[in-house]
Amino acid sequence: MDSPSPEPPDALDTKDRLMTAAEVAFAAGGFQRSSLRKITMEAGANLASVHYHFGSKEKLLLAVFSRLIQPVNRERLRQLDGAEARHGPDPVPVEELLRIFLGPVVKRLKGGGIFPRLLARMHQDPHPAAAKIAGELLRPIVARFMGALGRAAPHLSETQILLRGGFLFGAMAQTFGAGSLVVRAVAGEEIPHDPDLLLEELIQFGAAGFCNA
Amino acid sequence: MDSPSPEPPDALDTKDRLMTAAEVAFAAGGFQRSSLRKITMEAGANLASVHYHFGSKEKLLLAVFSRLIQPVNRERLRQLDGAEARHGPDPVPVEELLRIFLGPVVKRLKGGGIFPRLLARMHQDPHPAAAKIAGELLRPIVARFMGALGRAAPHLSETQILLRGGFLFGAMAQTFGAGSLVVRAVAGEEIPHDPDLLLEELIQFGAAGFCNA
DNA sequence: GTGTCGTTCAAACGTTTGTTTGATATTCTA
DNA sequence: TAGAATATCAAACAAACGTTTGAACGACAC
Repeated sequence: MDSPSPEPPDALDTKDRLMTAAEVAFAAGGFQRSSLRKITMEAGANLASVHYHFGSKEKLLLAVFSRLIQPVNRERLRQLDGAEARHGPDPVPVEELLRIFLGPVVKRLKGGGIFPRLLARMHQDPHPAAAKIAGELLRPIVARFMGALGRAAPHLSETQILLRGGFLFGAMAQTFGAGSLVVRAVAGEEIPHDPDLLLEELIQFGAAGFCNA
Repeated sequence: MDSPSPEPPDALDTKDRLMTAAEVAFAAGGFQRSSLRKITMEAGANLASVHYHFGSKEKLLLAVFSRLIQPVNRERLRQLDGAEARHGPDPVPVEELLRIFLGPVVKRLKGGGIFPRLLARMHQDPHPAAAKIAGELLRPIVARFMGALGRAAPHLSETQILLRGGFLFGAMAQTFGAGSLVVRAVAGEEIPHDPDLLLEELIQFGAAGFCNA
């Protein structure tokens, strides 16, 4: 009876379908506009199943976002550790820091992945539950990168580091988010976004903006 | 005697109080999270007064945002006209374009103004009503500046212009918005933001990022 | 005074929301 | 086979929402 999974198989299935449907809904419409009725219907599950498996709508968001952001953050930390070891006492260059921070997210844009959009939504969602969850799960990694950015650009003041770091987050969130509302209003439909090109553009833009005197 | 206002004085007062209260609420919590009950209570008005004066919650948002964005856009256009006349056949430099675009907004940050925050919320609000209103009122001005940016940086492709323009909007929205959720999570409380310093930082960051090869 | 227009008001409307409840299947244990 | 644990289900819950209604109030014209 040493089953590989300690839980009944059906439970995992429903739970997993709920999380996937919730991911799609939250990424598309944010927390508040995604009703549990819509999510459970999309998942082919009963309305009450969310509370049975997760306890509340808020805990569902936590589970969904946590499942997706944690592999990304592990990847970021592993690469940052490697880069810092490689550079020894010298700071890791800004461009490399941006590539490490953004790469694991852009990678998940390929194949139509919607996690980057969910991540952007979490940054800007007006609902306090989303803000709290995003803040808690992103604080450590952001703090780590902010420190590294400060060492990479020692000519900048503490305030400048924080401001420009904020600019970077904004550019990222705008890019992964709802498709740039305003830019799309000008460009007509969607702007073309080959993930690799987008990553390079974002890195070049961010590094040039961040580093200048 | 002939009163300067053709409407009864009390009506304007209530209508105005409603718009002010709505501005505060929408800027703080977005469209959907700002209930008419909260707004009317804050304005000291009856719940039904919104529908009497505006017709619907959506039209209230339109009135509020329109009243605030239109003077900003007029100021932008006037300055852009002046700059283009001054430069003759030469393109207006990117840095100057950014100053013209951002200046009128940053100016309204002084004295605790909350319009910049409302503007940022409109950019990222997941509610389609907000997206529609923001898109319509911003499309002409954004199109005009995008064109000028393209002429100022002829070495960039059309796609690059659109992408980097999106980065700029993102950085702006993040800065004026909810106070940079993530950055604040690192920096503790609020980051210091003298409007003038903020404007200069944003211009320098944006110009350097936008122009690089 | 009479009547009209613009405004305010309390109350209710119908809908949607997250959440809770028992009853009913299903599965594994003893 | 009995029984406990797990999971799903339809149904209802209370609260909050935008919106509508119809009566009341005030001011001004005639």
